[in-house]
Amino acid sequence: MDEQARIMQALGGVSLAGHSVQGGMALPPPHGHEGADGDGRKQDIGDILHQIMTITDQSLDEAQAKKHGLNCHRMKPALFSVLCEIKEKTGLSIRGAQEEDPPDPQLMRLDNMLLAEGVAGPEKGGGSAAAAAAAAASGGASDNSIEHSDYRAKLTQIRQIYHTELEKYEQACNEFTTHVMNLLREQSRTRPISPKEIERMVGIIHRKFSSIQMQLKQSTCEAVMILRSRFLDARRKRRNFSKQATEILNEYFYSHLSNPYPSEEAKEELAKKCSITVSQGVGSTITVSQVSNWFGNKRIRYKKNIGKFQEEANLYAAKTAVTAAHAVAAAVQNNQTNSPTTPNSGSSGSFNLPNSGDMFMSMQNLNGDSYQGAQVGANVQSQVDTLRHVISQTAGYNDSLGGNSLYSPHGLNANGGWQDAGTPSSVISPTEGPGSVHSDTSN
DNA sequence: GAGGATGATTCCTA
DNA sequence: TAGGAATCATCCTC
Repeated sequence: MDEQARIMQALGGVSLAGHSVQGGMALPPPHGHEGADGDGRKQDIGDILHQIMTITDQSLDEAQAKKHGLNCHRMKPALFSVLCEIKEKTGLSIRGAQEEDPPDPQLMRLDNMLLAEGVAGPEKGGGSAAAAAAAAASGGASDNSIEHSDYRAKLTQIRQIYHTELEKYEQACNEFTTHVMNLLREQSRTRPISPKEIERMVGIIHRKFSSIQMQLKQSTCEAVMILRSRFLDARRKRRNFSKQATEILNEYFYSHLSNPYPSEEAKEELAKKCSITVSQGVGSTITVSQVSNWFGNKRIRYKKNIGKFQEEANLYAAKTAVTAAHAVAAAVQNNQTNSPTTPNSGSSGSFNLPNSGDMFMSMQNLNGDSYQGAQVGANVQSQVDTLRHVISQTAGYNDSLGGNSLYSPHGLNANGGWQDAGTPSSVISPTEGPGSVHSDTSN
């Protein structure tokens, strides 16, 4: 029940005839005397009460006029002093409610979390720190710039919404507080309202608004948590590499079977090469750590089940040999049409011969400058011979799939480890040539 | 839906 | 710290 209702109830207990009040409160004797004009005064008070009760049903102008009338009413001072007295008595019962509430632990938790996530507090670093933490939690923080920036962008969006809403709430709170304070000041002309009471009312309003703010903070926290879990899920989610990327990695692997440990540079090159070839959708470039993972998995799985991979190895050997054959044939043709001693070193003739190192990588011209034209010119005959040998081997493999395979696990030693790079396997581990992606220095 | 393939993660070791 | 090994989780094919 509000103040006004209480007061009205209290006034309702006034014994108009005897000026006594229920509950021991006494109405000060009004002007005039008891007796003959008692009915008149009764009528007066009845009028006043009626006007007060119906004032809210009237239009603003009418209410203003009526309020003015009441303020100027001859009974007003008496009524006001009664109200003061009632106030005095009832004030005791509400004093206990004025105690300051201790800070809400839930609110503190939310505030702390928003601060930690970089939503609340200073913008600088917060969000990216959280993103970095999320990235670090799932490993390979440096390779995830796309997801990272995506996360930050989303977090910034949440932050903006949060601050806009917070501002709106604060503005609404201030406006409402001002409005209520004005209203109370206005009302204090007709009923006693102490500054403390206004203060208390302001406190109530602020508490109400802070509970709304808490809901906003809670929603924001939930949004951040969802964003974070999605971010981590997306990073954890496995996606198969494209066929081209797998081919590139496989070709490198089988052409370095004796020592399938690509150096950091080689991994970078492979990652770059795979990412260029790959089209797995937005943000699905292949990273260096993914290349490392791939080689790690491949080595183990190859070692565990060489038989199963034999066919794949042969396939890549044949493929590489055919590519080499085409390249050499083109070079030979080129050599014949141009000067035999000064071959054309145009970019289209980029290749290495089968026994000139990282065959595949050179063929693919990873570095863009692996043309071996001069060597072709000088050694063209011997290379053609070698190639003939390779091609004949390939044909032999095709003719007899079961027994005569190009690839054998020469790279693996008796202990199940990979042989030294110094002992290359027959076809697939030649010495490297310029322009190829360099594998480990031990190779 | 089962089962194999495969990318990622974790733990351990040299 | 890189790599091996085991394992997990998801994708893909049948």
